[in-house]
Amino acid sequence: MYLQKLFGQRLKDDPKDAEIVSHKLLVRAGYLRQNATGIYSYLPLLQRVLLKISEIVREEMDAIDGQEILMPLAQPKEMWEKTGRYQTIAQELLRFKDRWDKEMVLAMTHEEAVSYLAKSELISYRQLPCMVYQIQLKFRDEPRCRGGIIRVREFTMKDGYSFHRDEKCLDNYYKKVYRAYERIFHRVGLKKVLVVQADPGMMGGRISHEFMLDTPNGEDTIVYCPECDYKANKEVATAQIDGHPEDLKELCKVETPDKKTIADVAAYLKVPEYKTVKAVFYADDKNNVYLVLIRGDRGVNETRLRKLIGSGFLRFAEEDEIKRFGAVPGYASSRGLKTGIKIFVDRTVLSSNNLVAGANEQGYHYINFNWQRDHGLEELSDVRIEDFAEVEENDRCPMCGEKLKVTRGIEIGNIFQLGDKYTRAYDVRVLDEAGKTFYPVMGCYGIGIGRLAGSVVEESHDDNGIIWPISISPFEVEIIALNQKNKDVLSEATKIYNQLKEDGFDILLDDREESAGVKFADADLIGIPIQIIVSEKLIAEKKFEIKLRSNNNRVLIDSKEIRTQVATLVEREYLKYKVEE
RNA sequence: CGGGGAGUAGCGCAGUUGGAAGCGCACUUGAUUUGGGAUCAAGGGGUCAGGAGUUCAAGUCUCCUCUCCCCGACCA
Repeated sequence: MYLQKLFGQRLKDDPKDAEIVSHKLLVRAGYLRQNATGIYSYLPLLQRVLLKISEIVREEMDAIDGQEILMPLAQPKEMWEKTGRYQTIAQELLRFKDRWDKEMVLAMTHEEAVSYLAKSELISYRQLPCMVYQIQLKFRDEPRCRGGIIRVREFTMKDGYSFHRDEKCLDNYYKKVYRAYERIFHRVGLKKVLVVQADPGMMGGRISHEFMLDTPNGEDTIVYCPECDYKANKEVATAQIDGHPEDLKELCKVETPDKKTIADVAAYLKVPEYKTVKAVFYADDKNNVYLVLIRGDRGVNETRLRKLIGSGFLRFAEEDEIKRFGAVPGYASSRGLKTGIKIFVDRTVLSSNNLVAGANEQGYHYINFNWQRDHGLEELSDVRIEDFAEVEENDRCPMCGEKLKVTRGIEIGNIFQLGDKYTRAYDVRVLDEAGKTFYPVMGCYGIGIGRLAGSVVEESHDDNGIIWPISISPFEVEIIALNQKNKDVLSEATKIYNQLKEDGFDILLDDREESAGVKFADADLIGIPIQIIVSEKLIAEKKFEIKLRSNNNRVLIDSKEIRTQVATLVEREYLKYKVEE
């Protein structure tokens, strides 16, 4: 490719709507353009990167017996009604009508479509286990996009789906995919990848892991233990949270006029927030009301709470729902409530003593509230003691008790064990040896291709621009021909360009009549790992200069040696991203 | 959906009290330059987001609408 003709301009200024470095660099270097919120065009440079990533993913999926297929993006709503997700997924699922007024959706994932296929294609246990995958568009109508290519609405995803005789077989295959993912992320050049326990969310199922790039720009919060293997998305993380035990004092009602928030009450009574109890009222999709008690300095992990309650949906309760049980908003606790409300108490409330809690009376709180003694409930049948406090740094690891750390991550891949949720919904029945039917269990496995490209840039760049790992670089080598006015320079550059193309390399030739500085700057910005410089001076000495983008090392190479030297260098670069067998 | 900000040339921006739409970069042509974002000269490029209104006169004032960004809610 000749740079003169490359479709896509480079820009000198950062785009004003870009915040994170990968977004800025991809736009400035001519890889990415925006069409609408979260909707982008990929210019030739980025498309080449995405194709190379896709090819690596394809190789690794094929290596674990995946079979590539392609399923539709536009689907009839009936497909989604079968699994109930037409209703349970709110607005992320884009709905529209076709010309016959038929209701359709743009698929945001393909469990429905693959189950529909499985119903017609899977008949016998002899066909199992099997895995099909695709590299295809998804549309998710995100409430808020961010980070350029990191969080978008329309994106290319590799999604794979496996079918198994039983959970054990699924679990074995799950581990295989896990290892395939590690290989993929190594091959595309990502270094700081953490695998964390995750919430299956709307996908359903029990077990799931997320592959995270560890970066301050990440939008997920990861809790991990430096001493053992514990790593979890904050949404599902648990911890041993230190209490503040002391000798019990006498329960006492005190006046707290107009002090409704934890911060106000704590300040007014001159106690730290961890000496208070927070009461939060939630309601589920069936309008059951829940009182949730937690220590005042802690947040409720709603993902965990949802799971404990067993409802995919949770909202804050309305004021009249709260009052129905005799609670006074702003001054609420369990004491003095009518029966019928379900109560969840976080263990932090039990491990501390002499707390400030609401008195269910306008303008009053208790001091020296101790749950075991003072909960005030006649019967505890509707009370559950659980762990659902949001984990914070320095809480203790649930596995080993050491202090936990917190970091941020970009989710670049995920794997789920789905059980038989979808095969049952689609009535996918398979015959076993005895001729009896069973529902296969499923796994599903995703990797965001574009997000992966963005993540690599996020991790691999410097002040001058992108530094691509050669395994996914749009070109392997860029030839920079300085001073176009000298005919020898361009002809020499073109000659070596043709030779290296013949040798099978992806080459970009900067054939523009620009000054040296412009060319060097653009080359660094675009980020191709190996640069070959051709100039008048070098031609006179019968030399080329090779510069490595990753470390700025420069060497002079004899003209006759250039082909073998480039071959060696390219091979050496690839070695960095090779997976040990 | 709530809060905040923005929309003027391809990109980044200025535009005062309402009085002839500008600057830098990029682009085209010519000349001089050519190892780290050159210089000079001459050019091309505008639905000032859109609509309605006020006014002799609107990029500028009023109202409405749209779009984009950030924080939050939400989310695989």
